[in-house]
Amino acid sequence: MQDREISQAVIGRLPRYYRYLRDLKEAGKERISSQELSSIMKVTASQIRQDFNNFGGFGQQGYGYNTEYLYEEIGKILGLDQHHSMVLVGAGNLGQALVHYFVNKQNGFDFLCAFDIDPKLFGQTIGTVPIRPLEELRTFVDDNRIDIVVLTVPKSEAEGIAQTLADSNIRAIWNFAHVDLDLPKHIQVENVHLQDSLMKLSYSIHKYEN
Amino acid sequence: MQDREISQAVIGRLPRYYRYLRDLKEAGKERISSQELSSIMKVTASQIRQDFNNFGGFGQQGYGYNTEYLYEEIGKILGLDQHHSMVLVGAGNLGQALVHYFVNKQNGFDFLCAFDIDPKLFGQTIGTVPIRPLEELRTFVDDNRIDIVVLTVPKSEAEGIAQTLADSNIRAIWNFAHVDLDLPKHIQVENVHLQDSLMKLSYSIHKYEN
DNA sequence: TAGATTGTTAATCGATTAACAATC
DNA sequence: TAGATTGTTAATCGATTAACAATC
Repeated sequence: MQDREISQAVIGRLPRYYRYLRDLKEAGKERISSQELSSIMKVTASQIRQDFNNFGGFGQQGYGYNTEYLYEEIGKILGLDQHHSMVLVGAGNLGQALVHYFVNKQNGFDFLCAFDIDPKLFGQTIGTVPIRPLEELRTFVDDNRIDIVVLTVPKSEAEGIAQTLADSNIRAIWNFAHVDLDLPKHIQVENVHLQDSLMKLSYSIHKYEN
Repeated sequence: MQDREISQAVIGRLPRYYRYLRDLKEAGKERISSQELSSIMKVTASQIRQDFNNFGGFGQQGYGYNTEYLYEEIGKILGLDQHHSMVLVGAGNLGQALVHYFVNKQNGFDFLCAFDIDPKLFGQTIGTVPIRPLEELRTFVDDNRIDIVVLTVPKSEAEGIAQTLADSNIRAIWNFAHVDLDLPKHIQVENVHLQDSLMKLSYSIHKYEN
């Protein structure tokens, strides 16, 4: 349990740090100062030091930060040293793409099964991941200690599936359906609203026209 | 050209307003107060009024906001009354899923063509959208006045394609590749970093464990 | 030791919330 | 007119940036 809640602004920047640190580490860079990272990432050195200090000191005065150590520590903060078992709900185009995207990546995120309502898909696989009837979702989730449910179903079905899972032991839903899910606080929800993203893009194109 | 820049925080909330207003409109709700919208959307009424007032007054004292009018106006702010021509670059699983997702939706976002480096895909289609060789991308973009390039290629190829397009007349890149693209200011970039999103989810699962 | 650079406090900036006068 | 609710100003809160003492 942390002393104080870390702000979403900080959390949102961690994956980007993680990505740059991996590149630097792989490029053989052993240490880096907040100043140098600042000029590479186009953020202030002050922000970098503040961000890292939310989690305790990772650096050393006069030296900077050890690239590999910092990379590993941020990975731990993000929980990337843990294994996560996932299922897909909604084996349409987007769902199948996500499974392919994360399968065989050895990153600790493993799809165990996919679920759909379409009987034509039952028994088929996405890569090596089998597709089963949606009715079996809840039993499967309970029996296999699933951590994350990836939800790629139409808007109209999303809320019902969320309710089915509301009192299960899953820990999070990665929600691609275009609705705000209402779930108990112990189930985390991370939304990926592609339509919203495209609308923001549209805004940025047209913002000087009004 | 607007008087002052609207903050990203405000822009980021517009698509969500838009979605709720559409639902309210379709449910036959003719008018709504900031107070009522506040309780539905779980944001403060004050924020709602401040947000809308960035763009001028859409409401009326003592009455509230006309649902349909407000919906239309937010749509215009987001540029959703305009037509956007798009191409896909990278016809893998994710790219194909995106085309299917937005095709036949009559929302003003139209895919005209897809491009890939894999010769096996040339001549095939995604729905009705043809796949062509990547070499033809630049010519096609110039000849067809493309607004938005949707980039679903591996990290390693993304930067090269961005450079190819840097001095073209496209207006934006919707970037699904896991890199920060470096492009001239007149080309807007909207990133969808799925890995980052999943990492944030992972953090939220584990945040009480340290 | 001297130079470099963090960790951390203080100052600034911007975004959110509260309050209320204007007005439909 | 009286009640309701916006538009807008003021107050608060939080996040970012600047500054610098601590220390490697």
